[in-house]
Parts: sequence; structure tokens; C-alpha cells
Amino acid sequence: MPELPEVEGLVRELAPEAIGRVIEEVSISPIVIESKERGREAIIKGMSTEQFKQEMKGLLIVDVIRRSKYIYFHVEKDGEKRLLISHLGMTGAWFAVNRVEDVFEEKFRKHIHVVLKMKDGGLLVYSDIRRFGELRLLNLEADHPPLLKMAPEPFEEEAMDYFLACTMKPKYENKPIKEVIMDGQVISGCGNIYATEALFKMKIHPNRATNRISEARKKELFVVIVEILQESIDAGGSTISDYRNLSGEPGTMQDRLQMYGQKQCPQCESETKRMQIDGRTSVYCSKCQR
DNA sequence: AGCAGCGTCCGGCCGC
DNA sequence: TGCGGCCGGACGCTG
Repeated sequence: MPELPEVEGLVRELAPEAIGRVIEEVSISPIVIESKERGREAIIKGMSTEQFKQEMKGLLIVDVIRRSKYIYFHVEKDGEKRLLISHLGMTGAWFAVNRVEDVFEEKFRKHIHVVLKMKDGGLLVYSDIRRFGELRLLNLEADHPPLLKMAPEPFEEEAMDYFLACTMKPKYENKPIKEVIMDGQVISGCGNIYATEALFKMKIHPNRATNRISEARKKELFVVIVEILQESIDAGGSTISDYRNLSGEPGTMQDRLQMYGQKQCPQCESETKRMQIDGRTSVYCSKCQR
């Protein structure tokens, strides 16, 4: 499950690999082409596969950055700047290889859906086992309004005040804190894994109403979230099942997780509990978290 | 206008 | 071994 740290790790490798190169040709898997022909929005969003292939051809990759859990490829052709966004969904992965057979693991190799053949040889390959990912070629970021609604980057100075202000809005104040911190319009890039970890570290029950947490504790919580995201970036991200970096290697943060996926609380050793919050499984310790 | 609720993109995995 | 049910980021649509 790629969250901010996993996307960050990928972008750090992808940027030097991709910047300055030109896309010569794009190929799309038959399974995505068939899905799109049936009227579905499989991976390639907002345009036909033919249009996508056509418009991608000849684009120079000028920059690659992370924004929340998205990869932004700044591209241009004939002096015209455009933006390719990539979201990895649950199982998306990018690989830089010379041939598609070089994608090492079969489970990724057999779900390759988009291949960018670069002008100087070599491939940038997008694989997505469950096809929940997204590729969208835009003229401007503003052409896809949800992107403008994302919270600031958590490492930016204004992010904490933005978070605090959100928690006081009628829309959020009464909701479970876990639902609020996982909302990309409140904090960018914090998914189930890191929300679970931060709440455990803070000893806050995931279902606690947001307005029943003091401002001081909310500030502390935000700091803890940022620290955990940073710790995970440093550890190469979490590989719970399907995250791989550009070279196909897993991260190591999964070995450092205290609560996510745990059966037993590392603090008091009692059995962990789980409940559904906003449709997602939330693991917590009912003794340590209140 | 804004929001809650639900459908949508799917394969993997679990339990029977 | 087969198969139905469940899971999940984040959007789009509807009422």
C-alpha cells in the first residue's frame, strides 16, 4: 500500500532516471485496452488509450516530483508544458528496465499495463496488480480539481495550522480522529498504516471524536505523524505486500511498525483489537489507546 | 453549495 | 480445488 513515504522513495529514484529523457512510444496492455473499450476507466483516466498513446509520444520529461501520494511528471513538447500524474492505488509500481522481461518478480511482470519506451533506449514500466492506479495526462494541474483540494505537504510549515483549522470545521469536528487524519484534504499522504502507527504512539483511540482531543494533543499528533512519515522515508517505506522501489526492492519500515498488522500490543502485550472506521480496518490496543 | 452514501476501478487471499 | 465474500485510495455520481 503505497503512502507518502513509498511514493517519496520511488520519486527520488525515478527523478534522476527520467529527467531529460524523451518518450518515444507508449504501449498499453490488451487488458486495459479491453476494459477501456467496455467503457471503464481502467488506469488511464480522462482519455482514450489511443489519445493517451498519441499525446504521450515525444514528451520530454522535465521534472519528477511527489505531491501527496501522487507522482507528478512535468513534461513538455514543442515548448508546451503539460503534467502527467501517476497514483499507485494499492499495487502500482514503476520499474526502470531495458526489457520488460527484466521486471524480476512474476506477479509484477504479468500485470504490466503501460510501457514507456524512451528515445535513448530503456523502458519505464508501470505495473499494477489490482489496477486501482491512475495515469492522467493534463495540460494544467487545475484541469483536475481534486488535485487543488489536497492539503499542503506535511513537511511544509503551514501544514500544521491547516490541519488544526480543518479539525475545527463542522465537517470534521465530530468524526473519528483516524478518519480525519487519513483524509487527504486534511493531511497529505497519511494512509492507514501511518495513521494507525501515529495514533498508537499518541495513545489515542482511533475512534475518538476529533473535538474530544485538546489542541495541544492535536499538535503533538501532527508532529508524530510527520516524524513517522520521515522515519519511513528513511527506512525505504513499508512493504506490506506489494510495494517495490524502482529497482524492485521492498522497504524495511514494515519491521518497525508497532501496531499496524500486529496481533499483540508491544507495550502491554494484550491482544490488539480491530474495528471498521470509515470502511477501513483499524488496529489498536484498547488498553493503551483511549 | 456542500455533503453523505454508494458505486467504481480489480486480483489476491481467506474460509468453507 | 473451487468459489463466494471481502478488502481498499480516492474519485464520480446521485439525492
